[in-house]
Amino acid sequence: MFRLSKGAEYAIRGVLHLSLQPRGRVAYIDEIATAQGVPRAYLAKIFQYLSKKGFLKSTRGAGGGFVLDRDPGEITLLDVIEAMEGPIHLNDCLIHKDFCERVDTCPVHDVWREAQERFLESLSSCTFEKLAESPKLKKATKTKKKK
Amino acid sequence: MFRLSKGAEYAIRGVLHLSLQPRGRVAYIDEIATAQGVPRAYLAKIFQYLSKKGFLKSTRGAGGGFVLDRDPGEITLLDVIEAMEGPIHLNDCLIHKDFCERVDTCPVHDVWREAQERFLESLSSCTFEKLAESPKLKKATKTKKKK
DNA sequence: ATATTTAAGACCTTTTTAGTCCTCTTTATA
DNA sequence: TATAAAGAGGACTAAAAAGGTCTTAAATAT
Repeated sequence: MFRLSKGAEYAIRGVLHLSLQPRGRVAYIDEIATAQGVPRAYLAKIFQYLSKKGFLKSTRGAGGGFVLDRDPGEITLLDVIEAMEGPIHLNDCLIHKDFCERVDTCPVHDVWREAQERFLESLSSCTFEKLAESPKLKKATKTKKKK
Repeated sequence: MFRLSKGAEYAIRGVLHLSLQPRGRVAYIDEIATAQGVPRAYLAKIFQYLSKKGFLKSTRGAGGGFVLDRDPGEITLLDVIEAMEGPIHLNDCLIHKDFCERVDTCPVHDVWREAQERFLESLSSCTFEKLAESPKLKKATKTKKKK
């Protein structure tokens, strides 16, 4: 199955939300979960995990919450996805060099290798800085203001 | 998780095996399973399924087995994968147009759409005719003959 | 007849996904 | 210093998907 897990999807939404905050502003789970349409408890667990991985910094207690611990320009979609799901291997035979005993005789191997390269490129060339600058987000804000 | 299922992997090996047979030669499960390193009973189920889907034609009884029911040049990797796993959607939000209520405000959506296009292109541009012509396979045959 | 082959479907185990829930700790502030 | 507001940590669960096996039946060549 080639599908992004919910966990990674939610992680992306969360990191994007933080990328959109004014520099230094602390956001807390409840706010983010509501804004991004993510189950609160699940997001809490995800953020806890992303903190350990060095994407976020948390502060406990009243007024606490999360901030990005890296520049949004230095975080790619691929980073967040692989943090949540582990390294991407489109086919088991791409896990290790020499893992697949068929590598020398299997013509499909090369197709996978190239497909994977292209796929990773798609995801790694997209930073959260870039995402945060999307005109779509500005449009959304405008719409809200009109209301 | 972005990973090819075993079922699809085995299906690919099976179809490739059939693509390599002399035109009209019937191959049977036991032979293919052994040659391709696939659990026999599982491959039987997979082939049964691929027959229903119109990729293979089966004949029962002694001397029976499977042949391709399409030209290898007309079957792509994507065809076989989607037959086994269903249509590929890298993200749930790509399932239907207008499925994702965030489509107008979510900047990630477009990244997924493009990544998916490129990915499908990688898989659909590879036919079994092309795979069967790979020099790798000829090398493998040579090696065997030497033995 | 019998041996060989697929067809069909019931059944099973393990892994992954997608969460929830409860208790504990930290911290600002009234 | 009591209290409310936050995250930390871990146990737990339900549902779905993955990856099979097994048994019985039907077809067919010899």
